Amino acid sequence: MHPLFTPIEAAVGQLTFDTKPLSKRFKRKELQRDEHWLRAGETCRQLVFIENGCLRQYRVHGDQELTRWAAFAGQFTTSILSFTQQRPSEESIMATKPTVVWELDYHAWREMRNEHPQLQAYWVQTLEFLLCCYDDRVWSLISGGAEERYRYMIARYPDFLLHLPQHFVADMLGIAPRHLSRIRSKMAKEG
Amino acid sequence: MHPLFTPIEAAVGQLTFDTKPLSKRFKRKELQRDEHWLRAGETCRQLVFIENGCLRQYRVHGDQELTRWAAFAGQFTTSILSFTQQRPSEESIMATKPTVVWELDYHAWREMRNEHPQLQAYWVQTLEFLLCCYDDRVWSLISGGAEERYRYMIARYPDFLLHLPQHFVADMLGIAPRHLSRIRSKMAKEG
DNA sequence: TAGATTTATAGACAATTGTCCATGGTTATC
DNA sequence: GATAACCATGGACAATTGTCTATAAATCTA
Repeated sequence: MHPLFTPIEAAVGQLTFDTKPLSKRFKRKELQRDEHWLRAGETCRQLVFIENGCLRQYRVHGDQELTRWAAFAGQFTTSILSFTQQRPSEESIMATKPTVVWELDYHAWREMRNEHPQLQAYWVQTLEFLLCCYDDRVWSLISGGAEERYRYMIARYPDFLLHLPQHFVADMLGIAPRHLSRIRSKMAKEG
Repeated sequence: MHPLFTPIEAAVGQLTFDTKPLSKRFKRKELQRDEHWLRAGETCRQLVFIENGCLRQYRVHGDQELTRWAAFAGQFTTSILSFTQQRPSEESIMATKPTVVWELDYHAWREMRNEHPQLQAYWVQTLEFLLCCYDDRVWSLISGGAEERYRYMIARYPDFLLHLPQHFVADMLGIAPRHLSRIRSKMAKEG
């Protein structure tokens, strides 16, 4: 559901101006499994819509990788800081499997929004929605123990557990893979 | 710094239309110590600018209160979900000391943004900035141990430690007050 | 200023979570 | 289909963190 945007198609359906110029701005790109879409240090120039596959966002922390989020088919994603501020990214984004994406350039997006208040309003709506998602995630992270956070994630983002290796999910919960395994087996025993 | 918005004055300075109509929409309100500005269950109808004092945001979790954030003089704040979606709030907002605020109504704010693209652009900029702050906080919460998170908070949000009781800070870090005390004394010994 | 309330610290112990490692199963690659 | 790489589980033990409790300091209220 969340990461990062609900499909723009939903909004495009409501737009009353000609949306073809917008559609034309998207450029198709194919990524192989484990291929980077963005590397830490680069500035993220595009917003990206995932037609197919999965993009995973991670940072290097100490001597290991830490996955923070993943986006699936039908969703938009980007490096939010790097894209919105046009500054070098601290995180990398990589395909977890063969993936097809459509890229929308930062400046094109800005221009389109300036020309069409409806698009700008859509962007506001999207950003507000995203803020709510983040807010919720912060509450979840500070309020309960690991098992509670895991139950929350199952309920809210079932895709993660269906489509990603568990150690990525453990990262997103802020726990070690060993511990997620422990929680799962405990929950399995309890029914 | 963050919560929730950088002062609108910075933006107002850049606006080329007459800003008096905007200023007039703000309504002054005084709050006593421990007085609620918003109660869980109510829908948050306003954005609020803090002239003086401090507003603290908390939720009831199980049998106890959990503080998630606080905003100080010179900052805007609101219940982000309740305000942007105009739905009942799950959190409460309370003054930690005598506080003076200026309220801006949801509908007035919407109208003003529709009339003035500059204001809408400012709102986009603010929302994007907030997203970056949240993003950063999520990284911090999932990546390190409690001591690392505490060091991060000292560096990034020193106001919290200067102006709030420590058990509120412990909540924001997702740890028990006992543990924050432990971390502090360890750091004091190490210099 | 005195008394009451809130807050920070700390000891003792329990619960949670991390690290290291071995095992067996699964998946990718040729 | 064989081999290698990756992945999930779980035991053993250590480190971190939570709970309970007491005490003293700080702050509020009258």
